[in-house]
Amino acid sequence: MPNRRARLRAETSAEIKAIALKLMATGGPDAISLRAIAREMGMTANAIYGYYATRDDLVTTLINDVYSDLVERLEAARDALPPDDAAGRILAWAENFRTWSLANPEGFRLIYGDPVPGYQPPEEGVEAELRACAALVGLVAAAWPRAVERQSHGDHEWTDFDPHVVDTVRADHPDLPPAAVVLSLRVWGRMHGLVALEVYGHLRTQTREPGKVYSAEMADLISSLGF
Amino acid sequence: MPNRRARLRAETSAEIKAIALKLMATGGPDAISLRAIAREMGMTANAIYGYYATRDDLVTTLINDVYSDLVERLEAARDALPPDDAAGRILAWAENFRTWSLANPEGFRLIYGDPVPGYQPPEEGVEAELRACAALVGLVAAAWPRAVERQSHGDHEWTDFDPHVVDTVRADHPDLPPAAVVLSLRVWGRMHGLVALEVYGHLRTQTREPGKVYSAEMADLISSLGF
DNA sequence: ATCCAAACTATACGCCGTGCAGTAAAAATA
DNA sequence: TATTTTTACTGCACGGCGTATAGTTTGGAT
Repeated sequence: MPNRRARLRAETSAEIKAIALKLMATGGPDAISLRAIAREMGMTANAIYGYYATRDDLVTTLINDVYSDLVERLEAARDALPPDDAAGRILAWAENFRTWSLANPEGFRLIYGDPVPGYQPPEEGVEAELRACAALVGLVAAAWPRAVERQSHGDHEWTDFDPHVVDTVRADHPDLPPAAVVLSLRVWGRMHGLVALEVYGHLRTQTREPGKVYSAEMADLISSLGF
Repeated sequence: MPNRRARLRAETSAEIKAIALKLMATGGPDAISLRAIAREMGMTANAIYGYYATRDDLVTTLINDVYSDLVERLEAARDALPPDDAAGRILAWAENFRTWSLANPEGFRLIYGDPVPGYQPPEEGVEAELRACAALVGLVAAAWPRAVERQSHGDHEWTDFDPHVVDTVRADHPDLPPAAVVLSLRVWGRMHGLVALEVYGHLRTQTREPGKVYSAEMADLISSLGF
């Protein structure tokens, strides 16, 4: 009856992740140590090696979990608005991205920063990130009919992108030109920039109202898309 | 003759920094360890405590050094163009920011990321960062006559900013409205976003031409300033 | 020549990831 | 049911880390 075994295994694995996330929430990504997790579980650090081959493996799993949490929230915020409200959906995505990041700064650092000393991200990207990018392309695609007139049509080619990305995009949006994918990456970068600076405390010494700066930036983004 | 003492002291201090930077260049910010530095110098780790009270103090010094290096390069790139070429100066700043960041990814992570496990940045900002921001305000100020028409004049007040920033700005640009300072922060964020994503490898799984994406974004930035 | 302070070493404590050997219990097999 | 295999886990060890405390050497001043 391997079911019982498998169940216990899954439970232990989940407990490891849960404790790791709890440690991260209080002490930042650096607090994720196999020894601390084991201590909290009443186990030896080596026991964790039965579930994750290395600490980096555990961190990679955590990144995927946290990233998925973020993406689900953003998708929910998007879906709370009607599909034809392209501008509103982008704004909702943007504002929720910032709100989540400030509420979970440790998660942000885990996902977008150096999660843990010496951590090497996996060669293939994080799955949740691909999901987020695909969603972002969807948002831009909905706005593309208007944005197309405002954006420069530089020399962007499909060969500029990862083949996997190209397949995904063309499956969902057959008529979308490569310039739209470039635009969605730019939108991503635009949201990321100010939020990253804020999370890492670089705006703190400049402005007392980082939220107003971000809102202004996003308003400008929306208007640059033709809304 | 305390001069000799002081000279030796300064030399040792400089050697510590130099070795720390060398270690960082090869192994990333995580490789900056007192023990490794001491090993390289043929000393004990504790000897370093005579020069820097804690490891974080050393890291703070390194951040300032590296940041200054970056700012000097950016200012040089700016000054290579005539003052009336506001758009060109912003573009030069932007492109050199990306070039430097990609050439010194470890430096970028030191400045803008989590430099070292458990590092707490000093309460007062890093001096070089204030310099960079002041320079950015200067660039935006030069473009402001044109940009003013394109930018929304939201409800930005001088009280939204750190008093020190307000003083600096008003000293250099007496007639500049607060909206221009907000704009310069937004410009900073816009440059930071894509570069941070690229340095941390998040664009790698999406596009093969991150430089083209960045250039397109910067072209759009310039045009949004009215050029 | 003597004294002092600065520079440095030695030792130790508690953290970390992880490799290797051993053990107890659960499951599979006979 | 008795035996064997697999799984989960412990114990110990190694080398890494920051850093606190105490002791030692040494250059400069008196």
